Amino acid sequence: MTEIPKNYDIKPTEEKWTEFWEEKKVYHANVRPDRKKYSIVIPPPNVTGILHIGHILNNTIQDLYARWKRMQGYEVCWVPGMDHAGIATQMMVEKDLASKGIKKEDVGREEFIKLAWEWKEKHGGHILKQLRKLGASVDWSKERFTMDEGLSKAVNEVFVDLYKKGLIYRGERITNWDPESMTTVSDDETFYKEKHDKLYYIKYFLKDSDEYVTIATTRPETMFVDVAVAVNPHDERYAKFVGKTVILPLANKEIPVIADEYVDKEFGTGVLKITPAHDINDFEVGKRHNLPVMSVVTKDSTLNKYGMEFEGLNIFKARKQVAEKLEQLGHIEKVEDYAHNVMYSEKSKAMIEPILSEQWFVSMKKLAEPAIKVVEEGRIKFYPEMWTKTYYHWMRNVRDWCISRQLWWGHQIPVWYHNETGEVYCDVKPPEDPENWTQDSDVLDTWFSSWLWPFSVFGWQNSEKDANNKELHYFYPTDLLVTASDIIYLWVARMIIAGLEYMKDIPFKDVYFNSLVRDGEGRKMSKTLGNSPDPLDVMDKYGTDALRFTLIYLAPLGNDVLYDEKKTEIGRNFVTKLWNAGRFLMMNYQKILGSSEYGSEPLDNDIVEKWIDSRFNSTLKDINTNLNDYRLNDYTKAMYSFVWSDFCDWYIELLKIRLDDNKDSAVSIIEKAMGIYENILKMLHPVIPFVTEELWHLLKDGRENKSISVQEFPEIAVEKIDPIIEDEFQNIINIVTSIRNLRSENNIVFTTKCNVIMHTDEDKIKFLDTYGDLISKMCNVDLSYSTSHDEPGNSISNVISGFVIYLLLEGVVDSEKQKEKYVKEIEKLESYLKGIDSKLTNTKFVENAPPEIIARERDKKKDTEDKLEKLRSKVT
RNA sequence: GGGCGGUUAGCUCAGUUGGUUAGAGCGCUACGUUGACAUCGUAGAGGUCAUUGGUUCGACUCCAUUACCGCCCACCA
Repeated sequence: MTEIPKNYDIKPTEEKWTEFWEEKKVYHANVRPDRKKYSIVIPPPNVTGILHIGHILNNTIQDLYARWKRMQGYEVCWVPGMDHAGIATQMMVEKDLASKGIKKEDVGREEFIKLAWEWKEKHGGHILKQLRKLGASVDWSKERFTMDEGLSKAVNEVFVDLYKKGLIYRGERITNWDPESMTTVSDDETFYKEKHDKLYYIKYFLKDSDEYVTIATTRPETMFVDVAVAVNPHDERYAKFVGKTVILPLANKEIPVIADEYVDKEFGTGVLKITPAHDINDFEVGKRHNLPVMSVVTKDSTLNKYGMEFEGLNIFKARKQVAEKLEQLGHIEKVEDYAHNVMYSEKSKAMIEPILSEQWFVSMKKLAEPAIKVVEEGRIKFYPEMWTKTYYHWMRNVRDWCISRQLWWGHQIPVWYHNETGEVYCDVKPPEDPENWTQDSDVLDTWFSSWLWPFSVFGWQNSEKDANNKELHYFYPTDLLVTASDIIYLWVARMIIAGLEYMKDIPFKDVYFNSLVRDGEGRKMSKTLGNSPDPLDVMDKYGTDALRFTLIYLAPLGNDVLYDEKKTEIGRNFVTKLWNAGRFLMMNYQKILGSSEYGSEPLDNDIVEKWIDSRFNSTLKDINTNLNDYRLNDYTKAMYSFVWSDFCDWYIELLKIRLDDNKDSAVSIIEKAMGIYENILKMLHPVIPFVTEELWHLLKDGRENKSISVQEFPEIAVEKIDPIIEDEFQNIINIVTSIRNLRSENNIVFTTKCNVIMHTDEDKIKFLDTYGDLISKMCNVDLSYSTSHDEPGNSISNVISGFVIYLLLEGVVDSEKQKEKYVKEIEKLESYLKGIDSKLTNTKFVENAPPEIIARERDKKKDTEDKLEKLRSKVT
């Protein structure tokens, strides 16, 4: 039989099992109609991504459930994969090219996409290799990529279908134009920074009148294409002007005065110029009032012909000159310094110019309705539940989704325009005479492929073939989605919509929003801050299990996790403890089997075994509840405290004594212990797979080709949960602790044997008859007891419920110090008793409180009075 | 500005339908290598549960208020 080595050699062990699991295809999932399935799709990480602590937490949670369910006999399918990450990938390739002094336009679109694929093959997907190291029990044969042929087909099918249903349309929209790199950029590629500008107060005169309104603007150069002046409908100052017309200075154009809620009465003058082409909010206002849209700023940030004499000028020059001209004409009321937030491009650091462009949109309102309903009805559950509020808030105010991106890397929009007629053609198949058509140059938002992920990964095709797709129908809908709450809009909501629209069923049953991992100071982990420890380093240093355990232990449902590397010690120490407990059991097991002095007589009616059975089963009950409720940290905490406190501190410590005292039953005792230990390994396997697999193999010969991950999860024996036994055992614990406390207070080391006398009542004598021996061995004392109340001389004592414990001392006892201790204790108990009495004498309490609460108070009162009486006798 | 959370021991956090002498880990103090574990053991110190009010026989727990902190969304002419 193998021995358990002194130290757990982490790295080679983890590598060994990673390889074993893959080689033996332990985690391959098949369609097995005879079994219940459990499926999870991974939130596809960016192909450009590298593993950070957040991923570790996210994937550990998924793995935990995959392993737990697998051990419960489910056919578990966990699908891995990656996202093509349009912007991020394109930027990587552009960067590569830039380092050689090449622009993407130089190589052309087709070649660029080829380079992107090459980049993906060469550098992409590190993150999945890293997930292997984490022990993620995914089915690698099912790995998917959002730009795979099948998934791309799904994207096209959905686009065309929505287009034909009229749910995809083309429209104008303000986009962020980066005049430096001459592209539009998404909101995520921008940042806001404070900029100091001038705020110009400009008079707009009413038509045929000396009356005027003053508008405040930072951008007078755009005023040529103002289409209205707006005031708040509740603003009495301007009510009389609404519906009238003002003359736009310089352009000399008539524009209406309109009323719109958007206008803030308090800001500036309370009058706003509406320039739909150059401001997103103005655009919305313009749409509400059916106002025309005209642009004056071009893509290279100069004014066009609407700028009249200022045509061709850069916006900053134009701003200055327009202001001067207005001043000359007497239109400027005043100019103020003004600091405001301005949007910049992450990429080029240039100021963003909002410009109008043609984009593709998904009309969301109608699609959102059923998606709201499935959450309202509880068919999809969110954990923690509070995120439903965020979900409803967004879904009930859902805006149309702009899905076109001005990029090359991604799914190119399946729309072609006729070169002569401009006719629009949209289909999954390109037009038959391609030379006459030009395909839309935009690609789709990356999320347009991700929202199909829960069914596209199983080969969904939007065709009759789906009816025969057994895998799709077996594994869909999935059971659990684990993701971060910040993509509840971007991803979760949209998957629900797509699932309902295309599978006619929800995409997942439970959604778990994992905690955000922050650093020790509560800051978000980020590359730029450099505060994110590399998980691979941590895994090397402490072990993968240690990191997994620690993160789950620290991550309560719904709160952020403050993590720093040092905290990984929690997990590492726990793994070490588990290892050593196993080692101790094995050493004894081998000793017992190898010697004839031990027998295998069954041991019956043993309180220690009854107690550990009770604790074991109640722990098992708790962790099942915790896991069902997604209270993962409670699961690890329950295991931690059971293993460390109950199993190691008490059960194993007692085992040492019991094996000596019951040599005839030693085999039965040690086998019982090993059985519980083996169950502990199974219960911990979902969170710490490597060390439990290793120990499980070391525990018994003949397991070479098996894995603990497909063993049965322990079943609860509820009838073994016994509160009376636990109470009785607690008495032993209390007595032992109290004796240790007396030793400790008087600096008597454990190796010094001493004498203890206990006094108790008639009814507790039997208890001491039974356990006195055990207690004395645990405390290294000679124990005697009686029902006497005479205080032995030269002793110190503790009073606990039902017992007075005297520790006899050799030398002189410091009676003053003793008294002090008792007086303090008496004071504490008296105030406690006062609290109880005030309740019990309160007639309202006695009338209203439930009887069991009153009974409990009376018990506490009696117990406290009893203790007090004994203590008082010592100080008088 | 809108929405959603949080505030419990020096630190990080539990405390699940209101009834415990409010718990854990780390840190701290004292002692200790007794047959697995110093990545350990034993014992101990440490909290008016952010504020103010309310509901209740009873509030860390429910309601309201204030203060501070955080997240998401929108970004103001």
